[in-house]
Amino acid sequence: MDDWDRMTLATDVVLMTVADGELWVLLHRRPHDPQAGKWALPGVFVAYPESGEQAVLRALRDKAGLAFDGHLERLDWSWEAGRDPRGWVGCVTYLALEEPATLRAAIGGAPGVALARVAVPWAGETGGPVIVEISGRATRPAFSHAEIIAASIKRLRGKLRWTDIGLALMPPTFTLSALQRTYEVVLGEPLNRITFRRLVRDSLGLIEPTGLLQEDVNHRPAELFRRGRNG
Amino acid sequence: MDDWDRMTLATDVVLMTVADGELWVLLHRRPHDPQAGKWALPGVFVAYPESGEQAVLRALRDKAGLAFDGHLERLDWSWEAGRDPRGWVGCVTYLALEEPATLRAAIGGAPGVALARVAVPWAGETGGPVIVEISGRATRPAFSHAEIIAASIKRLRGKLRWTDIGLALMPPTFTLSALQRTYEVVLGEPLNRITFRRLVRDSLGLIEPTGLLQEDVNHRPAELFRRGRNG
DNA sequence: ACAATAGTGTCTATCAGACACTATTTG
DNA sequence: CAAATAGTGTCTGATAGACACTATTGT
Repeated sequence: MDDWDRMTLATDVVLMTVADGELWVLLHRRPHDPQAGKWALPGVFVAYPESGEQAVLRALRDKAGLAFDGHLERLDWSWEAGRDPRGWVGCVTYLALEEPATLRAAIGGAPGVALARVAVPWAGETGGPVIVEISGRATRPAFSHAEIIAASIKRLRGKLRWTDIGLALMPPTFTLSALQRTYEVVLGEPLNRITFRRLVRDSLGLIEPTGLLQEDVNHRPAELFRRGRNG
Repeated sequence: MDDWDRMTLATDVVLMTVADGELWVLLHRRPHDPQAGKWALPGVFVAYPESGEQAVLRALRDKAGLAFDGHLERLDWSWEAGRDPRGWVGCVTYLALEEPATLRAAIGGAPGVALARVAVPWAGETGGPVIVEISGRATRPAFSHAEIIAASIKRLRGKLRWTDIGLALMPPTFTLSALQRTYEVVLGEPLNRITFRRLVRDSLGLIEPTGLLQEDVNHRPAELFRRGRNG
């Protein structure tokens, strides 16, 4: 086997959430070269024999102080000769989703860690560049991380209608209106209220009623739901 | 970089075609250990700085004597500690599609190379095991190659309705009936004739009429089409 | 009573699929 | 003319979306 070339494997994780009608992604400020000082996706090299998922959890812990426990899926991988002068480097990217309250509480005010707002100027699954803002200021993330974030949104939009992936962005209980708002933020377009409710409630087992009602709202309280058997 | 573990990267390619109402996949008989004598997907180790696609073309040339020129896309990637005693090995799989006449002519009667029939006992994109037959005899391919073939069919079925991928299985000119039969073989279910024609002809630019008619058929000859601008 | 949002019954426009028909070739 | 497949006009059933309405809370 020693006569074969060997690759070093790196990971990057796009941890996204939806809050306040916006999409957010977790970035950290790189403390070391290359690209020290720039905002980047958390990532580490994979250390044999750990799995990619384990490497991602390690990255979130080491780079952002986060004990992640939400949705995690492999997004893409690439390797290209000549991109890195240090040799043959491959990169696996992961998409992670978390509910905003948990995420904000977990990162707290940790220095060098931020939730960046992501503006998506394209509709549907067209693809294209995205705008990343930290504290209202447009930022160009390190390496090609902006493209990776864009790819994550494309994947998320593609799976939203056909899978239960959207529930990974919701707190333990939620109203149908809140669920619809989250879907609309991800998709970047308004959805028909009646159709949305029909589809969600007809997907048997996706969500189930808790029997509880919203509280502390100055209008008719909505019914609260939680993830169902198949959600 | 030397303090990081490094991975050897292998490729496997699933080259499929549709002919005689059946799905076929290219296999070769492994001349060396491990698993010498078993039928397997063509594959090689990736030699830096070549790309995965280049490695696949090399595999098809070296293992099957084939100068491949058709549709080629990346299918999946996996690596797992402890699976290979020789160390850290990753494997990228590719899906390749070719029109049957070209493929049969290219491989001719080359020894140790065969087109294996694939029977798919599951409907839609359910997934599950497939049955691989060489010369009418059920065969268990080397390693986990049967699973990789099953994954290819799942991908192919998933993309058939939404992309132009099905055209990669057609000769330069073809009738709408022949195209529909190919779709039906891949999907494993009959399609509505009128709906199929409507969808295909309304996808502007997918296919275009040649103005020619079928010849040497003992019934009304059908119009011949070719891939269009967007096909 | 009014504002605000939740939730629903019913109509309509769209479209995939079914049917029935015509068209064109060989034998 | 019969057989075989190509190709099409029209009806129908399912469903996404629009509209209009009722329901329930706080102020």
